[in-house]
Amino acid sequence: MRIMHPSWRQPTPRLLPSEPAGDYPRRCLECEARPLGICAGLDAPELSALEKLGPETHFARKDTLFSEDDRARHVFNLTQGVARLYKLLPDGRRQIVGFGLPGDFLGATCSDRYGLSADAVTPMMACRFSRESFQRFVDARPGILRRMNAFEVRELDLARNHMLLLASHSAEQKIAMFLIGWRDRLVRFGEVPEILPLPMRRRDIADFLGMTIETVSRTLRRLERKKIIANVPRGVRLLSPVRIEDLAWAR
Amino acid sequence: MRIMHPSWRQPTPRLLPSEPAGDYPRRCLECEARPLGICAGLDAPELSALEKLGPETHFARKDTLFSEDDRARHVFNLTQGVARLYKLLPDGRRQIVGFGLPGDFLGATCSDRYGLSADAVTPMMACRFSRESFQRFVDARPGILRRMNAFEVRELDLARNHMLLLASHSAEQKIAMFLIGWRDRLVRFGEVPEILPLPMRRRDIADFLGMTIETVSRTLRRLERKKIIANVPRGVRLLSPVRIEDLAWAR
DNA sequence: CGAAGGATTGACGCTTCTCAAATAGGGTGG
DNA sequence: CCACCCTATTTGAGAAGCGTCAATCCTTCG
Repeated sequence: MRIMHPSWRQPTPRLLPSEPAGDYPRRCLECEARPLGICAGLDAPELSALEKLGPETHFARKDTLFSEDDRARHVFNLTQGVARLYKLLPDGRRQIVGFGLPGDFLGATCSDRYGLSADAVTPMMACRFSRESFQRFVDARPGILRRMNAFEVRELDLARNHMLLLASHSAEQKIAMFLIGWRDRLVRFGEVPEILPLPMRRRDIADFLGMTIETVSRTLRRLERKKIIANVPRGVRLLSPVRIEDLAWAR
Repeated sequence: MRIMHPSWRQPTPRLLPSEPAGDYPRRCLECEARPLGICAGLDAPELSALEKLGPETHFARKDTLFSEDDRARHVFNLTQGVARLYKLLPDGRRQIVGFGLPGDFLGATCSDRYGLSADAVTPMMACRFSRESFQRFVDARPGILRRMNAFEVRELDLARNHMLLLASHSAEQKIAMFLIGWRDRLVRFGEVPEILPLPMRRRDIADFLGMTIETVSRTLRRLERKKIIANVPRGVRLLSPVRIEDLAWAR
């Protein structure tokens, strides 16, 4: 297991960055997130053009990348850490519509304003580009446009799968689907960890699954009593992946 | 009001097609859905190239456009009628993830298989293109790729707004958000109708909102008793749009 | 006109939300 | 290194809303 743990600092790409706050010149060729992101197909000259487009920026926990309805000035390429994508409702509720991981492209919008808000769940690194200059960069290279298209379609599929989760009627099924889905996303960053890291808080999980923190807590406890999972400080140990998948898909 | 009603057959673009079953040669220049679709930016020569790519096909109520996990051989441009996009769960439940309207582009996928199923809610017309030939057409014209990108981002926003709905805890709020959202989508097809057409069945609404048909029925009834809406055969009359929006957004 | 499917209505039980309190954990400063 | 505070999490008891099952009514189409 490589993802959670002190050894979080070695794996590729990192869920937790090691650099302190500030902007950094980037070396795209060495970027651990590149194979997972929209930059994967670019050649060396294109990468060095991209490097000049904007800095790689450090975000501390809770730092805001952008807010819903703000003018959309930048787009972001997440390289390290975990982001939270959410919408706020007038009644004060917050619906988390997804978590961003290294390789994810954030800030795309079809109007001139952001359609959602994003902030940092963990310390984070992201390449920040001004929207216009990134637009110019892309316009000159249809290849990256195709790749962005594929990314949007994948995001759309993730979003629709999350609808299935939100429409589930049992709390156990929601938690099970969440754990499975989260594990499957993390698999891309290394082998399947025996302990599944959950860097987000209970509040985040609740706002993601459309339930209360109390029910999240009780449900995780119930699964533990059933010996399906074991709760550990910042994650869960999946004792019986088979039974979790049964819960997630069966009625 | 132009959308629902016998006069459904005149408006542009049509929610209900008048042609009988079969394939038709297309005249993109006269297409009522074109301004709303990805073809909007194309010039006359490009349109006539597109016309040669595949026929405009008629679909009867309940006809399948494509099914989840099938090989993705075609993409579709919906020109008339309403489609249902859904995923089936192992337990037999069906989650409707969206409704397709004229101008919508259906069948995009990032793998070689469809990520969801689509069939016709009403009689429908759609341009059907083979995936490869459409791919070639697009590759030669980066403009349409940009437009497709914008469409995907808009779909993503729709999907995320639907997450807000699904995570709502009250049935009244779900129904209210659904009616508002559906009305706002139909506004693009003409002026705001005084009667909001609901061409889909109660079962469809229930599967879209993540509730049971009984609760859908009861909730619509309750809103009627509160004089906020009036139920009519295949739609609802919005008696107090203001109070519906209050329900949709306030707690 | 009749049958079949869709929609409505009713009664009841269960799950989750709500409110409230206790406990654990993380970070700071002495 | 420890004590303290603030926040996150867990746990409990009670209530309300929605799902379930079942019966009736309505619509549509042959």
